[in-house]
Order: sequence, then structure tokens, then C-alpha cells
Amino acid sequence: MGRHSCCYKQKLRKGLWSPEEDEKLLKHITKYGHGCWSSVPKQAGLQRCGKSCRLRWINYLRPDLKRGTFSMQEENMIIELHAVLGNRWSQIAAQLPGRTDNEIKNLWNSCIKKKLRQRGIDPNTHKPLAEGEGGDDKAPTNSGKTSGGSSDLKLLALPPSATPPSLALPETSFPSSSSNPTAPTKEFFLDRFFTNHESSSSCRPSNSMGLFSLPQLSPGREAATGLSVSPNPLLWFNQSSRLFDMNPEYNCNAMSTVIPSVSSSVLSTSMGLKTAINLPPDNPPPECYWEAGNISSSSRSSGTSGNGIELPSSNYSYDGGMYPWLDMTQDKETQLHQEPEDLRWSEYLNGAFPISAALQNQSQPLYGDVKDENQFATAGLVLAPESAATATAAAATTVAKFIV
DNA sequence: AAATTTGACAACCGCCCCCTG
DNA sequence: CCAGGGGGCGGTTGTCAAATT
Repeated sequence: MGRHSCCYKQKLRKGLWSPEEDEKLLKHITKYGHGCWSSVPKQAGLQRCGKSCRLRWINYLRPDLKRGTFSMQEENMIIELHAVLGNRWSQIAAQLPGRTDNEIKNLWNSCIKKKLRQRGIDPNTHKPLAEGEGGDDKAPTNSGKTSGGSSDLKLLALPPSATPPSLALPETSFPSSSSNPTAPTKEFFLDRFFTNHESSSSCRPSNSMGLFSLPQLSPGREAATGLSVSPNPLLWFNQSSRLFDMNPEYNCNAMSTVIPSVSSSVLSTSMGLKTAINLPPDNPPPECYWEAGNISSSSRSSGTSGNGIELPSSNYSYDGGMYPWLDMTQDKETQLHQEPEDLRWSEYLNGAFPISAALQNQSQPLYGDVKDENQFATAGLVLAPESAATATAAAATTVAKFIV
């Protein structure tokens, strides 16, 4: 392998981007879309390789980036998602609109890891450090392409007998291998989760579609409410709690809170704004517009997303007015904080769950102040039926990716 | 005030996957 | 079927400013 051919080209600049370069790239993509990234620098008059341009766009210039410090909810989500997904930053980022994988990765490495350790939690295994496997800085083994020796899997392998009474759950249908000494895999849980989620027809949406207002898997299906309305995520939680290390703190930290976030978003966020934005058909968004919301994880399945849709510059600008979702979310935002599921979430955050309570008893708060900025800019966006159909297909791809 | 440390962020590198010819 | 290129991801390094000594 090695460097891409474009990187061998001569006289390519490296290092920090100058404002002039940013402007060139921004103007170019604004006007033409990125198309083939390898051709972008040439067309934009930049002495950069295409990958560098792509990275700059995705991590810095994209108009929908939220920037700024992470909110408490976002940090929670990251922790929760990391417990399930490991170092799959792009997938984690897909659950956090406006955030990039790089941003989340940096936050994790520089901040959250430290905080978790201070709380006595191994950031890699999400287990208490005393029980952790050394607590080294190795990435969790459930990350990466091969997840054979997942630390999560180890957790999942614990016997049901360890289930604390408070977390007892009805017998649930594990695969036929439930009698198998080998515990259900994380893939199984993901599969279970997705299955449950897909079959959750009782999951009546609030008008704001839950914390992240993400499109559902199918047009006719109610939007996910996320936290707890649907019984299925709860069931999944119970399953998980049964199989995870029966340290209650870990259970709550690593799994229970996964449910609200994952259940409301994992299946659908890879579609991002692409499906959530309701645009007039006669004014299709420019490609970069779409890409902006399509954070990353669905990129491989999106196939044609990078093929350079030409866009008229006259219809596209960054002056703010061209991003309706930014305004659309204002009212929804207010509503969100009063959603039942949000209240449940608050309960968790305020100590209704053991881990949260334990954390709050620590002398130092795990999380910083909640900022009053727009937390989730995509909340409340309308999902057009035709877009929902696209969302369904994309979600299926995403699910497949998760399970595989 | 200068030197050093620390933290946050930006960018690069190497690898992998997928698509296409 | 295979090789090459493009796109993407995760890990790592570099940079800079703030904090500390």
C-alpha cells in the first residue's frame, strides 16, 4: 500500500491550511461540489493532495459543523457509543450531527479517557479499572475490522447467574447457541437491537422525533422516540445487563445509556441530514450540501455521493440563509428538552441510574457544563416520504455494516 | 520573565475496502 | 479474476496556546 499516488505528486503543500487555501477550497466546493477528490486541488488551484482537501473539508470547512465544545449529552453519547462500537469513530460521529470523527477521536483521547480513568473506569473496556485487563491504552478490541477477541465480548460472556436482581430480565430469545458456552456476540446484540428496533411499531414518536430526530427505517414507521418509549431497547438493555459484567456501574455506564442514544440513532444517522432535510424538489441541494450532513459512515454505501454533482453557485451560499435546518431546529430544540424521553435521560444524568449517581458523588464532575448552544442541530427536521425511502435503504446498509 | 508542561486541535500516514476497467 | 485507483477510517504525530513551575 503506502501513500496514494496523489501524494507522490510534487510540490504538494503539507501542514496547516492557510486562510487563502481554505477560501479556495471552500469556493471550489461551493461552486462545483467536490466530485473526485483527487481532482479538487488541481481544479481549485491548491498545492494539496486530494485527501488533504477532503480532510480539510470534512473536518473544518463543512458548513454544518457544530464546532465548539461538546455538550454533556454529546460526551455521554460518545462514551455510550464507544462502549458498543469501540474506536469506530466514524460510526460514533454519525450519531452526533455536526461532529466529525476526528473531533470525537481527539476528545476521547485527550479528555474523556482521562475523565473515565479518574472515575475509576477503564476507558477501553468500560469496566472498573480494578477489574479491567490492565487498563492499558490499547484500543478496545471490539474496534477494527476483526472483532474476534472483543473485550465487550468478554463482558458479554459472563454467566447469567451474575445478573443482579434489579437488572433481572425476562428470558429473552438468544440465538440457538444460547446453550452454547460461547456467549452471544456483540454482533448478536447489535443484530438483536436492530431487529427489535425495526420491529418496534409501538414506538410512537413525539413531535420532535426524540433527542436526535432521526428518520426511521421505513417511511411508514413511526419515528424513534429513543430513550425509553419503545420497550425493545429496554429489552435489549436487559439482555445486555444480563450478559455484561455484572458490576452495576458498568452496566449502567456502558449499556443502559446506550439504549437511548443508539436506539434513537444508530440505525438512521448514517443517512444524516441527507434524508432528514426536507427540500423542495425543484431546488435540490448541491452535493456538498448533502455531503455535509452525511457525516461519514454511510459513505461507502452511498456510492454515488462523491460523483460531483454540479451545482449552480447562485443557488448556494454559506451566508446562513441556505441552511434551513439551522433555523428549523430552533423551535424543536425547545420542545426537545421537554420530551418524556429527554426527561428520562435527565433522570439518568441526574443519578437515577447507579453509575450516574456514583459519578455525581465524585468530587469532580465528569462532564462540563451543558452549553446552551444548539445541541443537535438536526433535531426536528422533517423527513419527506421519498427521503425516508432513501433512508430505509441507507439504514439497511448501515445495519448490514454493523452486523457484519 | 523565561522555560517547561499540558491540553486541544489539526493534519498526516498507513492501511483497507470497494468500484471499475 | 485481477490490478489499480479513489475514498474512507483509525492511529499517530505535529502545532500552538494556555497553564504551570
